[in-house]
Amino acid sequence: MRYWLMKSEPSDVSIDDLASFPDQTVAWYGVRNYQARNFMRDQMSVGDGVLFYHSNCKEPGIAGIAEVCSPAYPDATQFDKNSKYFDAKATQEQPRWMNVDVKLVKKISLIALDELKRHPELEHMRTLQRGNRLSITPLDPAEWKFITTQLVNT
DNA sequence: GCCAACGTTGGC
DNA sequence: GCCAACGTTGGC
Repeated sequence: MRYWLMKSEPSDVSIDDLASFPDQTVAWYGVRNYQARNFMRDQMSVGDGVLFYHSNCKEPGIAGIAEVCSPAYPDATQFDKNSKYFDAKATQEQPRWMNVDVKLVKKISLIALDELKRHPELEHMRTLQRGNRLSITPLDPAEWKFITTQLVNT
């Protein structure tokens, strides 16, 4: 079992959007970075823990706990000419982009980026490193444990 | 809206 | 296969 931090722009899909979806589940579409794709394709398993992170917004931070609930499969938006994620180089036979489905476990009161930065236990977290832009990053089990047991207030 | 950091593209 | 130019990310 692995642990992940996954960024979503709340103007696109917020934690409340996720809560309102059927089965409180969303396809993690739109990832167009090979490293992030490879995490989903090669390393994620059903049941992995996910921190749902709000990025590029007024209050960046961890907004909820979720879990991986499907294996990776081709991202439908790469084939959709009307989508901003359309990729002309992708074919049904040879898709370029994959995604998993992610299911809400619980919404939490936001753990702000500022607060994450305050804890020495989290100083090595990938997302907090200078210049990091990856939208999906692995978490150490210790980081997951610290956040979910010490920082979460539901 | 700015801009630093980083990934991708494409000419050579 | 190098690397300059360009595009994107995401905090501020």
